[in-house]
Amino acid sequence: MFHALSDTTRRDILRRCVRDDLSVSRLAEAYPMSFAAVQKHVAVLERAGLVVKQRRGREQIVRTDPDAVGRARQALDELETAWRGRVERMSHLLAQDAEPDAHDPTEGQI
Amino acid sequence: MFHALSDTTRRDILRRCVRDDLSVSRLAEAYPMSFAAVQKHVAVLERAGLVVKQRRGREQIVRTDPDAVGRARQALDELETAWRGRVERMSHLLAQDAEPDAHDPTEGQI
DNA sequence: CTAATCTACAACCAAATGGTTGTAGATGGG
DNA sequence: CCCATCTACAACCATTTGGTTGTAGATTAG
Repeated sequence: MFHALSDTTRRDILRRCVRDDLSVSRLAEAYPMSFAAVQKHVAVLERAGLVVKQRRGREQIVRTDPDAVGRARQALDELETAWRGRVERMSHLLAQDAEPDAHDPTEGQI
Repeated sequence: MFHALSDTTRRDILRRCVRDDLSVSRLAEAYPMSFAAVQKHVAVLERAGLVVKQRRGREQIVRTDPDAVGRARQALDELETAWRGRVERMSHLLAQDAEPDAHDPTEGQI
């Protein structure tokens, strides 16, 4: 999934499809590359579950899956939270070390 | 930056460094690949600003940058929010269409 | 000082990636 | 029915990527 997000064109496709539902050929018009290339990008996004294709006549409409984007976001959210939590714990430990009744043998070490 | 996150090993390195500050060689012990390979992964994370290296004696300590992770998270957060907002607007439009005094010529179309 | 450790970086290689063109299968319009 | 449009997919190519080994520079331990 992060792999799918790692390409500029694919992130842009995602952004466009958030605004409007677009067919693959409509999307392809927006980029300086072949239709087949855009189609491959959409396929990558689809395999990652970030996007869903839905037939409408002879067109294939591309829609972003908000839940999938949400899951990716949440993964990073947890990373960030874990880090903040760690800083919190470290501050706590430092506070403990500073307690007046501490009889830590390493106390004298600057 | 998403590119840096697109590799499993790099995401794992990030997770490990969130828990502890680790030297490059310590990190390398954890993976079935050469030291140089891990070093390259760290370099990629560093170029993406996700991680910072800090000299300690002859070791190089790797620390995650929580702000960078936060920025990536926020980018996805905005994507998700944009999508939810769009659904909101669509619901609103549908509600307007359903208003009793509507004199829409397409009203009779099933 | 010498040896051991940790790091940096270059050169190289196989595989994946992003792009191309070409061909063929559905679908709708006239 | 026939044609134009939209899509899918295969084959191919250049570049990037993730990995290797080897060499060399710092820094600490003895």
